[in-house]
Amino acid sequence: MNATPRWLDPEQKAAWDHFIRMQEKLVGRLSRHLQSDSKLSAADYVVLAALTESEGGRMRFLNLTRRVEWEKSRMSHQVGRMAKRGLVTREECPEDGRGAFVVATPEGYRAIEEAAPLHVEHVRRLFIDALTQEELDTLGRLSARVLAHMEQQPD
Amino acid sequence: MNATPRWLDPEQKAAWDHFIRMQEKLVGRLSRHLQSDSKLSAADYVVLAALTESEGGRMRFLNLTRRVEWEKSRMSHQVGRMAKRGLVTREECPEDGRGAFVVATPEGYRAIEEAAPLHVEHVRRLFIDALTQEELDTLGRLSARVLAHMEQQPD
DNA sequence: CTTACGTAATTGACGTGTCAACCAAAACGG
DNA sequence: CCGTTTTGGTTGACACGTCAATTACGTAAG
Repeated sequence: MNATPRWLDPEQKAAWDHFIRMQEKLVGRLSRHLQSDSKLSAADYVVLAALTESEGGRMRFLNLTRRVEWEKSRMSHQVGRMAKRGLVTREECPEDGRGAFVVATPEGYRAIEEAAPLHVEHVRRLFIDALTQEELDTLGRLSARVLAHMEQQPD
Repeated sequence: MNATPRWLDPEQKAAWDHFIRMQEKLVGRLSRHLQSDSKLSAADYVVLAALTESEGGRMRFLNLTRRVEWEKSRMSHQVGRMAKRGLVTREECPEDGRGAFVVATPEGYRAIEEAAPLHVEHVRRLFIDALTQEELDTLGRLSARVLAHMEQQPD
């Protein structure tokens, strides 16, 4: 039994609170904008962005999940929903009988090409424009550091 | 028709990508830890934290939603689920017939007091420990700036 | 060959979040 | 007062995410 847990000191707590609230508000607004401006959710956007940046708009299922760092069941459900709406299709993989490809359809391409400009505007308006170029770099660098730290850390 | 949208330049895009990936990975891990270490979800934790930091463990519904910056329907569903599990109760509001109070039950207190130490450890391990005190301050300051920027911004 | 084990991906159940519609009490304007 | 609008809060339908279990194929060992 840990007698007295090591609480965060006031400066740490303040930094954490600001970060968490900012992050939540930002991603919340962005995904609501996406949803109402286009017919894509944030999840749809991420998947289509990954696919369309890839050779032929196709990717192996597992590579896709790693690329966007999702769990495979999440991706499977997502791909299922997107397939139902005609944004992607599943294809079999010749060299591995268990494998699958996920492929962006022409509609998928159309959808993300339509959605991207406005989305980028919102990212710019809500996030990029809040900071100077130098501050933005700093934030990016610190984010990368936290990311690297987490990757060296168990689970 | 916008001829050529203003895309992010490479540095901006890099900063944005790092931030987004970091944030997603961090909150994902933290909420999975909460879920498996305690019997609270991240949402439960946020609500109970707000309530138990407040006089008498009770708050007006709307104040609660503003405090954690959620939409009211989200809060209503959440409170409903938590009430079903005995973590909170709803009470009527005498001075406003439409109003409601949300109150943390003893079990609610017990649950968050049990969950908090481990949760804080994870926050420390995954986030705080990744940065020096000075870097952490910087990140907090930049987050606050983005937050303030968003608050001055339409929707 | 076959048994066993690991890997690729799907499924189902359930908790969670969003949107739009709704309801009831309050506040306001005549 | 009475009708209208605003405010506080709930509801239902549906999209989304997680976990645990499952299917089906690949691979290596005896």
